[in-house]
Parts: sequence; C-alpha cells; structure tokens
Amino acid sequence: MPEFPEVKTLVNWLNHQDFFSIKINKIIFIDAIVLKNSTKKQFIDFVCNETIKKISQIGKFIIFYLSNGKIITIHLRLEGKIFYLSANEKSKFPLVEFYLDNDKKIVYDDSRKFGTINIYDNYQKLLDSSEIKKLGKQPFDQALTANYLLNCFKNKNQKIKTTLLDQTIIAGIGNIYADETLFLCKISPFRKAKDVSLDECQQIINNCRKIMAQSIKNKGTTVFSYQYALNHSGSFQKYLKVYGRKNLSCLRCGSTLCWTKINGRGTTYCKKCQK
DNA sequence: AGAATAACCCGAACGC
DNA sequence: TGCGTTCGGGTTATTC
Repeated sequence: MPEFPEVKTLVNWLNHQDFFSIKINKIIFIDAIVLKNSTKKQFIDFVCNETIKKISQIGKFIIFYLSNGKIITIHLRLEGKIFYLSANEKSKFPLVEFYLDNDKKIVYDDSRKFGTINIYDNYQKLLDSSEIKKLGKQPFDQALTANYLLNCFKNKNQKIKTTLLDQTIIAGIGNIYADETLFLCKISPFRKAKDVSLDECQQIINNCRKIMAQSIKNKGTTVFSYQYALNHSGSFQKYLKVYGRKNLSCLRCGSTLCWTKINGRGTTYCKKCQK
C-alpha cells in the first residue's frame, strides 16, 4: 500500500516522463467514483485543453499543477496506480484515462476504487482544503521535532501504533513504516502515546526518516500489487524487519515475531525486544 | 471530546 | 471447477 516512500517514488518517476506541456485532449471515465469534489462534466471542463506543468507530493497526496494555475490531487489509498501508456494500451483496472496530444495517455487505475481525485482553482484553495489543511508534518520536514511529537502525544490515550498512523500528526506514515519504526525504536505498539518520552520521540523521527530514506533508494516496498509504473516494482520489502514476517524469528533477538490487530490494523512486533 | 468501530470496495485467497 | 466466505487496508463517518 502506498505510503510516503512509495508516493515519492511514483512522483519521481512521473517527473521523468515526457508528458509535461503536452495538451490533455480528452478524458474517459470508466468509473467516476474517484471524483470527490466535482462532477464528470466539471472535471472535463477543468482539465481538457490544459497541460501538466509540475507534479509534487504532500504526505500521501500527489499534486498535479496545471497550466491554468489549477490543481488536481490524487490519493491512491490502497491500490491506486498511475500509468503512462500508449493510447491503445490497456491497464487492468482503469477508472479515468487522460488522453494527451502525443498519442499517449495517463491512466488512474484502481482495483478497489478507494482512491480519490479532487480539483482546486488555485494553490491557496488547495492549502485551505479539508484534505490538506489538517495534515501534520511530513517525515522530512524540519519542523518535525521531538518536542512537536511530544506535544502531539501528550494527551493521546491511544496506543502508539494507532497514533503513528494519524495523518494529522505525521503525514505519510502507513502500516508498514509504523511497524518498522516501532521495531527499530524498540517501542511496543501497545504503549500509550502519552507515555512515550522526549528521547523516544526523537528516536521515532530518526528511525522513521532512516527507513523511509532507505525505502526511497529502493523505489519503495512492493507488497500486494504495488508498482510505481507498469512492470516497475520497488524492492524495499527485502529489507523489512517486521512487516510481513509474522511467526518468523526476530532479526534482533531470535524470538518468534507476534501478530495482532491494533484498532483494526494488522501489527507485527517482537514481544521480547519492543518494550 | 476523544477513542473505537463501521463503512467504503472488490480481488485474492481460502474453504467446502 | 465453482460457488460462497473472509480478509485487508487509508481514511472518513458514525457510534460509543
């Protein structure tokens, strides 16, 4: 499932493609369920005859800047993908196809149909939108400090695993990197967030950054069907220490890794070395 | 108000 | 082979 490193990998890949400044001629909807703040007609009027100028990322959101100053956001949720294909190629689960003036198309593909696409008239409206405004600090933001985290955690009665998944605190951590970060920090996922110390907050930040940087180098983690482009997968799954290793031995102490659900999320951890 | 849970969705994996 | 059931996962809405 795409988290910050996987979205980063995708955005890097997209920024190396050749569709910039090429006119979008036509939009085909296979299923418009992904449109959250516009109708099909509004979306077509908004996008057609424009070009893509730049692509960036905020947390797990992908931001497309168009030639008219307008903005499209895409959130991949669980299974969303963006492909750049020849006009006559077909992806497996296309929902929206953007046909360009070069006989190619950009496809939003999503077997689960969980992803979201929103449009904004300008950058300020994006920043003021409910989906972006509430986001917390991004993993590599200088403003993500131990004191910031401690302050966010101090009244949280939730388990730390749940709190790490809260996008209003750190924007970009998902289930894989939450489990991996807690393992590296030797913190039990069951600990209450308010009981995490300042020093541990710093460790969470350091280890989260370390592991995400490694993942980005390896073009993300491929589990389930993640790929950042058609037939391009990441390889960071080879380096995961707990996620997906239920019942295997802990790489640090050798005891058997446990698996449980914490607020509905699968959680893998080492009972012996995570306190 | 804060926290837990249900709902969204459907392919894949599993059970019979 | 084929049908039915279960599961998962990010986020929001709903319930507790």
